[in-house]
Amino acid sequence: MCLPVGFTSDEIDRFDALVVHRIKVNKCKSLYRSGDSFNTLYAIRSGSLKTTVLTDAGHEQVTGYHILGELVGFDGIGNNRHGAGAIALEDTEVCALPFAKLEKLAQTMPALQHTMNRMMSMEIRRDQDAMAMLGSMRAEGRIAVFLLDLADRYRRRGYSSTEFVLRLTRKEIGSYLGLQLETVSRLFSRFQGEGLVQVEGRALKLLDPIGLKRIAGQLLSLPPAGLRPAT
Amino acid sequence: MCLPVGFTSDEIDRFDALVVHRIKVNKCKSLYRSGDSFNTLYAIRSGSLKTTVLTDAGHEQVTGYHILGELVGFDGIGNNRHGAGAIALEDTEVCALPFAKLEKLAQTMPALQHTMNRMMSMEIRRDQDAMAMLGSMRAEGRIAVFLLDLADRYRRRGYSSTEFVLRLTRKEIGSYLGLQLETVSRLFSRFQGEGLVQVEGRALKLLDPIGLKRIAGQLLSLPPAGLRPAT
DNA sequence: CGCGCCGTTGATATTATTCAAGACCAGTGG
DNA sequence: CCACTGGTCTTGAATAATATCAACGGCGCG
Repeated sequence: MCLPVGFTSDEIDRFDALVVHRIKVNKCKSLYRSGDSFNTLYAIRSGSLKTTVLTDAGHEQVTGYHILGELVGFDGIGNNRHGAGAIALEDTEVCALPFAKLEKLAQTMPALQHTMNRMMSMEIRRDQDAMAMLGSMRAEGRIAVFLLDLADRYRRRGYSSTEFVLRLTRKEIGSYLGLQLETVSRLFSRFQGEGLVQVEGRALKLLDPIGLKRIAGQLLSLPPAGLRPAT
Repeated sequence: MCLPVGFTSDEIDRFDALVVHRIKVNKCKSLYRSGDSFNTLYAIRSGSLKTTVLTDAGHEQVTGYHILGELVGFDGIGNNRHGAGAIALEDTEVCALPFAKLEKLAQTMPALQHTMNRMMSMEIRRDQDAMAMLGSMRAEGRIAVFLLDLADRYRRRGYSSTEFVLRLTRKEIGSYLGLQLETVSRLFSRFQGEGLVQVEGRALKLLDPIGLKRIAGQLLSLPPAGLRPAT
């Protein structure tokens, strides 16, 4: 099942009838490209995807990293054209959810409509948090946030939150975080030297999540403690 | 009217019935705060707002700048709590759109549901573009993109696209663009020196939009021309 | 007036990028 | 089997971009 809980079995049946396609996307292949006409959302059943946009200068910038259980494609609804492209980071399987049918079905299924609204809202929230992160943190903070975010997402999907394999190259991580690949590499090395993580290529162990949280909570310059709201 | 075109007059009437509140928000006052419970969206009728999130470190980061005709509050739907706060940059008037009623009304009005989906999708698109901008451009490019984006939005609302007044301070612009206020100030001065813009405090004239576009189209380092997709 | 906030500009420090070299690995073809 | 290639990753050194620190002028407002 591609949807969260809270539906009756009848509703689930009607929803399942809509999921006509299962699509396999091989590693490095595009599920869709920036500029493609939009008509379906995709739920990731296995594997992982990155989403990328083309900047004005024709440079590919990673804007998202999506794993099992997550939905991609919301950016296309606005003008029936995908703003970002989605590329498989490993052999990946997705469910295709035809959007027109989804909208129609949602009209007779308030819970589905609400779920769609919620999912888009959460995507907005995530993107805004990412913006705040890019705007306020230095390289080490960005890496720390990135690792903790991954850990949390893996945890929620039932995987280990302290030990996982990155599917992104250093270059892609850098693109995602607004850094050069060398900076990413250096910081992984430094974090390892400080005993925060253990890095072996793309295999990662978080040895000191508390320490990472401390780094993630630092800004360019810390305002006086008295002015900080108690969090 | 707070909505785009494409509705019958009957639909518009039903929609209007839902807009019970007109709210005035004085300059520097909050429309809602990060963490507030969510129940309504707001359409800006006059004035302007900034949206801000609190980072882990308790620092206020500007994530959006919204003018007349735009909607704010979508970030709250996901978990019934606002992720960002909205603060008036000048005396501002908004329509309150109770979200529960909006969702209910949308069930009998497919065009409304589609419009809501589109608006959220466009918000996602904007945020992703902003992320790409923060991740791939240097200070001068960010400023150029910021100015061109403003110009475009004012143009679409029927205002001059070459002459407008910023409602944000240098510090807020810096926060929005991931820069320090001094950097913003310096770049405004430099752009003025290069004849790109005319700056007088917050009053701006774009003298050379083409030149700004050229700057906005530059990256940290340009990839070899042969590898760039033709745009 | 005096105060706080805003904006500008200069000097300096810090950070991250850029350039460069080399190691490692997987795939490919002789 | 082995050399060759292209991609990835690491590390060092030099450089450029931006932040930080500091001083000052202007403006609005109580």
